[in-house]
Amino acid sequence: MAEQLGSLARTHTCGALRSSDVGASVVLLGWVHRIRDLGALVFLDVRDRHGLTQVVIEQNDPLLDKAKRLRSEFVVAVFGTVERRSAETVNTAVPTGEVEVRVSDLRVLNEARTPPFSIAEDQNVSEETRLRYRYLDLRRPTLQHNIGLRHRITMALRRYFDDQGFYDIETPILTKSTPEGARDFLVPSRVHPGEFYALPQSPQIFKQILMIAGFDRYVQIARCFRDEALRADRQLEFTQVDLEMAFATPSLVFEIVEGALAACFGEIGVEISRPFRRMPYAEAMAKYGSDKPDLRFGLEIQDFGPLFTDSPFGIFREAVAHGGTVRGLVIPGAGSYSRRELDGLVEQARQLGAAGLIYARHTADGVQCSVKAVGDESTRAVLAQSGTTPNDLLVLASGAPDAVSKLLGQLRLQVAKQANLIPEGKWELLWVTDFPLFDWNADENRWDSVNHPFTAPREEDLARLESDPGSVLAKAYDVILNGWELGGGSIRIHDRETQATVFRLLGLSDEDARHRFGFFLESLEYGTPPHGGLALGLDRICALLAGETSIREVIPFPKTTQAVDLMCDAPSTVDPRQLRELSIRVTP
RNA sequence: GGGGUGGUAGUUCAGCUGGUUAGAACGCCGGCCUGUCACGCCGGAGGCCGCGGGUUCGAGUCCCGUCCACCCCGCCA
Repeated sequence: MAEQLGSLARTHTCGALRSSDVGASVVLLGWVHRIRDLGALVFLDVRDRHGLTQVVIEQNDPLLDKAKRLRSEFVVAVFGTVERRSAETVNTAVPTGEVEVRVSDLRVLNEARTPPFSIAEDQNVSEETRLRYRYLDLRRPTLQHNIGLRHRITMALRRYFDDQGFYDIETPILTKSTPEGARDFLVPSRVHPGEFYALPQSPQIFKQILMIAGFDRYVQIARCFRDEALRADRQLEFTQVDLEMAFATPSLVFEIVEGALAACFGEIGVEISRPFRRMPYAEAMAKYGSDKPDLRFGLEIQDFGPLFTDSPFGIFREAVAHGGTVRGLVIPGAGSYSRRELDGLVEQARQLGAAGLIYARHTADGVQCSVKAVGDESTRAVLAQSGTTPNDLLVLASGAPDAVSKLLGQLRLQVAKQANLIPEGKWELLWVTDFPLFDWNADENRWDSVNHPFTAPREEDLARLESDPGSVLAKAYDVILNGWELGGGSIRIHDRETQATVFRLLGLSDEDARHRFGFFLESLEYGTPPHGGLALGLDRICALLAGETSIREVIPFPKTTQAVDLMCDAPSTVDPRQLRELSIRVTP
């Protein structure tokens, strides 16, 4: 039977008591972490989020029987006196280990069922069970730490942006659907049958309008919603640190964002060097086969096209002759791979979509290439140019430059992981810049925005906007940490004319544009300052700084890869009356 | 939508080429124990082997389907 808390207040948290508190009368409130019942003597560890304190109940104490009936995770109030532990019984593993509390009263504020997994023991539990009992998982040290870190990072960001003169401004959660980009989450309107709000994929248009409205510097820790497949680094709803500045240049955005990230790193005691490295998109794609290269390790992709213009090996020769190329990377330490390991590597490349993977290496009596037709001379040349030592293995693939690099880029990541080539505790930050503005969409016979339709072209490329859109680069930039995209942004189009041209290239008629963004286009005509900004993925920042590989570990209540909340069982069916009220009928 | 890994006690796992009564550790329950701190010792309970079908004299094990969790591709302006 639970006893009452009444007006009882704790005097100390369970992590607070030190030898300087010896003699004090204290009240501790917390959970029973562990009980050590020695028969005539019971030790009780009482826990809260601040720590653990040992409580002693000795023989002859009328509370002994009560203490023996305690179980894990009961909620208790402990009254007692702080005593110094004898030298032999000090526990150096916990900060409160020099003292213990001799009990004078003990109240059970609540009992607890035996939890499905232990809070006190640091054991692996399947994610399914953890998510089902998230309130228990959250009690465990890892999530207690991660959620605490997330709080500190959030607060550091708020302090930083306040110091930099940013206003924190909220934007609507119920807003207008814009068919570009990710799938929208729709919210039916009861008042307007058949009409829907959309949840924001990002506050993009609102923050631009805030610049037009004269708010200079805006920041928001904004929840965003995208109805797309989930991944370790993607949830249906996620949090952006969304910012925008009037009169912004790319270098101003870089400076502000680098400062913000430095503030985040400060919370884990790491000083990062600034300015960050910068790399054009084209170089990232060519050397790493990715627009978010992981620079913690080498294994850069190299181009060997010119070596194979006259190759006796038809596949390479033809590739180079038809606008393709031959690229490869050196895998350190793989020179001694067995036939089985080599076959495994080739199979791995096939799984990634490669037509084939060719390898070459030095041998005791010369050189070896998996395709004889390449010839010893070419093999020697390519091994020499690539810097392959007798220890290493060179792998090669041919095809369209971007496709080859993308393939090798994925192989690069897999190989690095398998061969343990990724150093721990390294932080490689960089800016990827100069993205193309458009992508050709062959299916729809039009251009697509690489970023979003409000991204400004580089000034030097403006003249080619209509004549050669594919060659136009954007004032867009992503910030990358250890191969994760932490954020992205751009300088925006601020004149009506350029915006209209871009919409036209995207295949949007004036009427379409007016229907979707009419209010926004109109706002551009009322004195829009040049502006730009960026959004950082807060979940990703927290995950990386917490040393986690999934953002679920820094989100209190995440969803599974099937988009289900296992704790509250959402989504779920609703009462038919609710649907009727919304004029919605569900078809089977 | 596609590919991969996994699903056996409350939890984490083992269970070989199909063959007695499906095991271990931790947890849980009971007992003993005055300085433990992952307390120790003794004893005990606990299983729809994810679910459905099939092959077989016999299925945790093989086959097909399906559900769930995780990873990747597609998707994520």
